[in-house]
Amino acid sequence: MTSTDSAKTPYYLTTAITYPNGVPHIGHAYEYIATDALARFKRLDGYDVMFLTGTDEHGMKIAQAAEKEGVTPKELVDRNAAVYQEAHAALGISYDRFIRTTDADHYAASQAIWKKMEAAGDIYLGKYEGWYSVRDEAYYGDDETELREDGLRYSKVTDTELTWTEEESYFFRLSNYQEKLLALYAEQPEFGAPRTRFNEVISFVKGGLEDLSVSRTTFDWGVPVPGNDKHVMYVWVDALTNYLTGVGYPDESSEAFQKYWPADVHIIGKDISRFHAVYWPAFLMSAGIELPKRVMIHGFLHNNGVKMSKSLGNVVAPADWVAQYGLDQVRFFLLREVPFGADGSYNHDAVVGRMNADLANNLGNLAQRSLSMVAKNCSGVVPVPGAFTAADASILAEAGALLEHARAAYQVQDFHGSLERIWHVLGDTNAYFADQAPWILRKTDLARMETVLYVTLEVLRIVSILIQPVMPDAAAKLLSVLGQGTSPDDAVRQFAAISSPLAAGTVLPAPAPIFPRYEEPAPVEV
RNA sequence: GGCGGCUUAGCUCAGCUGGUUAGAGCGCACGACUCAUAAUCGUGAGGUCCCGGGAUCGAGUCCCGGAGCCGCUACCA
Repeated sequence: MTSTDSAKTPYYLTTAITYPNGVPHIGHAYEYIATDALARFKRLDGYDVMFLTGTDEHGMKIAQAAEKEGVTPKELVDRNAAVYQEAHAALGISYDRFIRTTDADHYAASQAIWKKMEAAGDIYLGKYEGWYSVRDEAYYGDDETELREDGLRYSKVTDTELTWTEEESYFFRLSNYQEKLLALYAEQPEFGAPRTRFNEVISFVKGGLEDLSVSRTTFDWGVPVPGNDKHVMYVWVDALTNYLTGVGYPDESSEAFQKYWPADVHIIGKDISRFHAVYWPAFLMSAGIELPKRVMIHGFLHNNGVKMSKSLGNVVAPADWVAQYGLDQVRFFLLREVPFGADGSYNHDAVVGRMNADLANNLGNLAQRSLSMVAKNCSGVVPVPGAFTAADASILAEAGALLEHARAAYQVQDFHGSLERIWHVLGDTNAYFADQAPWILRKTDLARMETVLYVTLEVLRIVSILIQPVMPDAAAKLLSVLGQGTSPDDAVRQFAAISSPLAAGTVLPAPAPIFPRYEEPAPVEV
């Protein structure tokens, strides 16, 4: 992990940057945690990982909110960015940089890519026209407006009167990129995922592309357009460019840029797939910059099947969940319960079910029952195994195959699939343990008992190493009670160590339960 | 309106190029065991595979039609 980084394969991944105009909810946590698990997985697998996350701080809404509060936009975003940084910390997100689009280097990067696109002939000055609400200071698309009986047009969203307005704006020649984008999608079918979402993107592009308005003059809280200070860049040029800023752009010869760009994967929500899978590659093509390898689109989490919304009051704050269930439990639940890419649903019973059935029972109890037998019957030392029987070899083979399966799963961000397979093996191991009945062998065949316990511990060792990305703290505790190092950086905890079997004679500390069952709090008397 | 997806056990879902008694997890019932976090193991109950046609020796798995749910997109002059 020190000076050998140059020999490692780089891996660059990002979350979307969050617009910090509210408080973090479980949906934000979901994206951060998934991306974090992938980052940790790659580090453990020997990659030189760059993990970028952050906040998208420009735009009219921020400017308006600041004005309403009587603070400067910068003061507002300083405060709100801190809230998101705290959320990252509370969720154990192991990012390498938390980028803010108000960072100085981001202005330089945004203006640099703008100039590249301009030099390519893809930026021109035109007029942006549309239905504008003076009160909202916003344009609305045709589908967001309605003509009423008084002959005036209103916003269906905010119920304000609209006027047809023309404003000077710079445009990006997105219309020139339809064929190039379709060629990209055809040549690189893994560029967007999951397939159903990617197909929607492709279908959108096939429907024809119009040039994109990329500047505004109605507010000034943004990155100034080079050479025309009346304009600030409009949201997406600025926001998307964060992925370049994070690795040193515009200095394309910098070590970071050379090493990490193009990004291996952008993890995003389904609401912004178009911006990442259409506009972003078009911008990069225009600027002559390599394209990211993949855009992974995740779904939304619903509260008991109902969309989260402030008005319904069913928004879950990540901190509340962490306080109630524990961080590792929340991380595990989110990644195990819903296939990444699909929408998912959560409720208290579902979380408790995972906590108790998967964590406390299948994994925690397996560790506890085997480790306490070792403590009581093997002097607390990993026993020497005898020759393996077919049953031993079978379960060891299952565990031994988990790493390759996990690699394939994480390659396509199938966290759910990896965890499912791991727990399937744990299920088989519980059956193996019951079938071998070491508590009977204790009285009849000590050597055989030792072999069974060794095999069980070996499965637990492999599983513990593999679940580190999802549950860093709990996995660390498990590895400690298995005598496997003391720090996340220890060689025995890396994926490379999976193929080196548990060493007999390893002294084990006294076992202690690691995954507590969730017990409902006693009802409060009123 | 156009395009696409989904509809399989109480719940959440697997079922690739069609082939003997349709699967998993959870839940439920019964039994076993006692090493272990009232954990674990075994057995079982439970399904018109949305509906209706069709081609096939044979379809949950293909074709046509329909219903419901969902997504993307267009239009609403």
